[in-house]
Amino acid sequence: MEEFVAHILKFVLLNNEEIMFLKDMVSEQEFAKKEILLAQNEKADRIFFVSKGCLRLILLSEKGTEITTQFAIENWWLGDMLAFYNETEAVFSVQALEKSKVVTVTKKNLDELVSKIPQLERYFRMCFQKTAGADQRRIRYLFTMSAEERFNNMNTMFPHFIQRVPQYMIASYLGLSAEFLSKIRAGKV
Amino acid sequence: MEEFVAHILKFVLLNNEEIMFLKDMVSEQEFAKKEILLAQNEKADRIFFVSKGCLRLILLSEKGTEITTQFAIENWWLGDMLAFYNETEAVFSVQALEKSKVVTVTKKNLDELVSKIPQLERYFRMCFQKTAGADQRRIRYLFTMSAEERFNNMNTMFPHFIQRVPQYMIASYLGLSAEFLSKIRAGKV
DNA sequence: CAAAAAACTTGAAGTACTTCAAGAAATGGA
DNA sequence: TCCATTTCTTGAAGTACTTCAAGTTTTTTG
Repeated sequence: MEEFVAHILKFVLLNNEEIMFLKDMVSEQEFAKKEILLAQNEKADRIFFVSKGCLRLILLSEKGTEITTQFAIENWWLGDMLAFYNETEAVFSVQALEKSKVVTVTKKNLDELVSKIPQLERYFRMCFQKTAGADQRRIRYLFTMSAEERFNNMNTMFPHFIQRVPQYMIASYLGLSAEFLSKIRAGKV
Repeated sequence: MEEFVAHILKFVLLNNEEIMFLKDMVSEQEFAKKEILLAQNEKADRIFFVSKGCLRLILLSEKGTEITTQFAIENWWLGDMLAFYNETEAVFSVQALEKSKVVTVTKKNLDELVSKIPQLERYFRMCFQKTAGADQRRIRYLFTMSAEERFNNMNTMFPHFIQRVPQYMIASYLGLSAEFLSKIRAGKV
């Protein structure tokens, strides 16, 4: 829980009472590698903050193959954000890629937190604003770069991360097949 | 300006004094069709709310072709959100597709608004949270649907909108060439 | 430590798209 | 209302990828 609070305090100031209340409104758990934190079709009533470890957002295509659409490592939030906002069923699943320490907050508790602590409203406003910006850049990469350029770009932007998760998940995150990424890396393209 | 205020009031309550202050901190202008509201490489110190009309976000590819990555019609915000957040240079341009009435808010004034009026912090938190959710769905469509499915999906979700903007812009928004979309519509694929 | 499972590689064949070029149709401005 | 501009269409040729299938390497687990 300390990582979580420390992260929040990097963005907004909270007094002790507020910190206590914040801790009361969230829960922290360990999840094993491969464990599903939220399953597709389940009500997406919560989102996740990674204190330690790594999560991914999974989409099941019609053919039954899994597509990784997002990753989250330390200090990132992850969830099916639209389903969470609307309190509807998730179309994405959330899975742990490593043994992970995760802070979970429910919709109900998040609403209460932001109502009672204006600095948290501010924190989440900034958080989602940055996300919206990052998403625009991602579309930009997808629309203007070739598969090879996208991989090289990711390699320079997140060199350590690439070592941390299986290559076929990186491939689907970049919008290409595992086989093609393998060929790119081997210089066979 | 009345459309703008009415829109905000659909989400949060403001008293007269707050409404006055809000109006003071933004500006409303008309833009002609094709007019550029924010140019690539310009400091992205402002974002735009569409009171009437239609805007688009443009990316210039290396080949010099324009790619439309987002549209905004009445009651939507548009801008280079990451550059706005970081007060850096825009990598996208913003252009009016029709004669449009647009509310502009600068970074400085937005910061002041959300600090002084907590309900606006809340409004923008919800706004960006929905955007983050919508962006996840967009990636989902791009990664799981064929070009034809993406077009049909857009056609059922925004039937009126498709009539409103040139087809080649819809094509680039969907991540495909204008020629291919033309063939899809003609059933020649 | 061995066996099983997961992840990666390779080549061959296929395909969903792009690019180019040119003409036709629609729209907009004086 | 007419001319210029913008937008849309069409076909032919090309390509950046995908899919499949099989083998190899690496990692995980009892």
